[in-house]
Amino acid sequence: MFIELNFKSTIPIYEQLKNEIIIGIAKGEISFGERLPSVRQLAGDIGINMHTVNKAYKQLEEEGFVSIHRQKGVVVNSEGPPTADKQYRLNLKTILKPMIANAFCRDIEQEEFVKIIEQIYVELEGRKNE
Amino acid sequence: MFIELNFKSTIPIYEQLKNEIIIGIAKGEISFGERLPSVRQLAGDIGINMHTVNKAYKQLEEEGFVSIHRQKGVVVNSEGPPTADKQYRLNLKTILKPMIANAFCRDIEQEEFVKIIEQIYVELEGRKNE
Amino acid sequence: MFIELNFKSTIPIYEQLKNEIIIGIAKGEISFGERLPSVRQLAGDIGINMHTVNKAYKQLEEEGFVSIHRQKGVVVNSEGPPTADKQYRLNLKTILKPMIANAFCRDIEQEEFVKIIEQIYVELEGRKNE
Amino acid sequence: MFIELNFKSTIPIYEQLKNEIIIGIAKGEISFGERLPSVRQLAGDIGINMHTVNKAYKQLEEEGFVSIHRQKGVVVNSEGPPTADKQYRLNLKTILKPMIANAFCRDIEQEEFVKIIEQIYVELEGRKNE
DNA sequence: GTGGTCTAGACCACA
DNA sequence: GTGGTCTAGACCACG
Repeated sequence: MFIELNFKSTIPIYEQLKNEIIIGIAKGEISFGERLPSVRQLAGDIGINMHTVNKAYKQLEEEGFVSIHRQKGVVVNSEGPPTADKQYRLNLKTILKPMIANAFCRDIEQEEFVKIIEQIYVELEGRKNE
Repeated sequence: MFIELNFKSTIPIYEQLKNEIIIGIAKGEISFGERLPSVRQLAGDIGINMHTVNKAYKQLEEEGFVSIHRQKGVVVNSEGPPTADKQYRLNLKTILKPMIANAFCRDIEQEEFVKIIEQIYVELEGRKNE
Repeated sequence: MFIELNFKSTIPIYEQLKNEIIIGIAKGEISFGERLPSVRQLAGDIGINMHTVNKAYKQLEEEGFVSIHRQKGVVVNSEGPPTADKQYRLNLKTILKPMIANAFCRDIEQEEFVKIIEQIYVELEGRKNE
Repeated sequence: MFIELNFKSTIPIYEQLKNEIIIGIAKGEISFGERLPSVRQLAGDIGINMHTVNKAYKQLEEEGFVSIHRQKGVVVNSEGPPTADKQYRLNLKTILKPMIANAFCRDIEQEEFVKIIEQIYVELEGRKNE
């Protein structure tokens, strides 16, 4: 898995890192039960601070993606995060709404937006069967 | 147009305000050429800092949604923001990807996600004909 | 509210701090809606690092005791943390069991243990009516 | 006696092991004078590190629950650990206080808390007469 | 060797 | 002035 970070972005590094890992899990590039690199190793590899990696890992644990063992390190949960509930869907909609409103003002119609979604789903599922 | 702000949210107030206005424009609740409330008035109505409203307005201007005139005040552009270009689409995809990956891990399949998108489009377009 | 920390204890400082604040809330010494000292101020007062205070505050937020606003600071929630559910009670029992087993081996009978519990409840409620 | 360990818990394994043994002693499942399994055997049975078992045993010895003899192995003391003194009671209260404050904030009143304590005492004493 | 904790000090976004 | 983020480097508990 390649991890690309944009240090100029306003999105916090730990957030970007989280996102990359979640994408990796969704794609199946990181298998259930697999160990993620140790906090210090990953930090060294990417060239960021240990604590930044730690923050990303901790939040992934909170959201149910991984389990952190003091000795074994960080392991991808086999069950994964809890299935989406009403609250999650509502939240998702709240975040999507202004994004879509913006896109809509820029002449991106429903068909095109849906096509983008489909593309991303293909990208995620595509590599899952490798 | 109702403006609802969540002061407990981690999303900055000016960002939420921007979003609400963009949604209003997309819905057609705010017509092209229409004047938005003055910085002072809106800040007073919502009970937030003037600087915050100002920041939202300035960014809306930068993105092409409104024009700020010294005398006329803040006016919704008739042409609207520039049509989405490659860069915009790429950016959109970059933001959507981790969101979808996350949803996917929580068992939201493509069909459901698309349905949510469609719902939002309906909500935006629906009131446009009022 | 006095905050006493034991720097020699194996219990992490942020944990002790959390405990002291929770006791303060339970006693009613800290009222709902009241602001806690800023991260830096409390850190300075106690003579510990800012990040340690921050960790305590963040965990109190997660557990529903307080809300953290970027500008207003940290405020005690009026609703407080979620009412105890089955999981919480089960957990409580799991933690208490070895403690009681240990006390029992040291000849602390049920009556005495209950008396200690009652004493603590009195201490908590006592000052609430001041 | 069944020993159940939760490897995902933040509570150290040796601590959990200690707790389980103390509960066993309190229940009377492990009789005074009885030999505990050897370090090597217990470690093998549960599938944990020998050092971990060793640490648990050593601490149990320090606290007066068992005696470790080079030849006889680890034996449960007939007198048991020293009767609770003032210091022990004070310590117990210090640990219980934040737990109770927390439970109190979650609407667990004195009566219910006491009932939980009583339940645990029953569980411990119940099997003692088997 | 792993994560957990703590410190010290810096810069930034927000309002 | 508030919390948020990030860095750097230290010591410790665990197994």
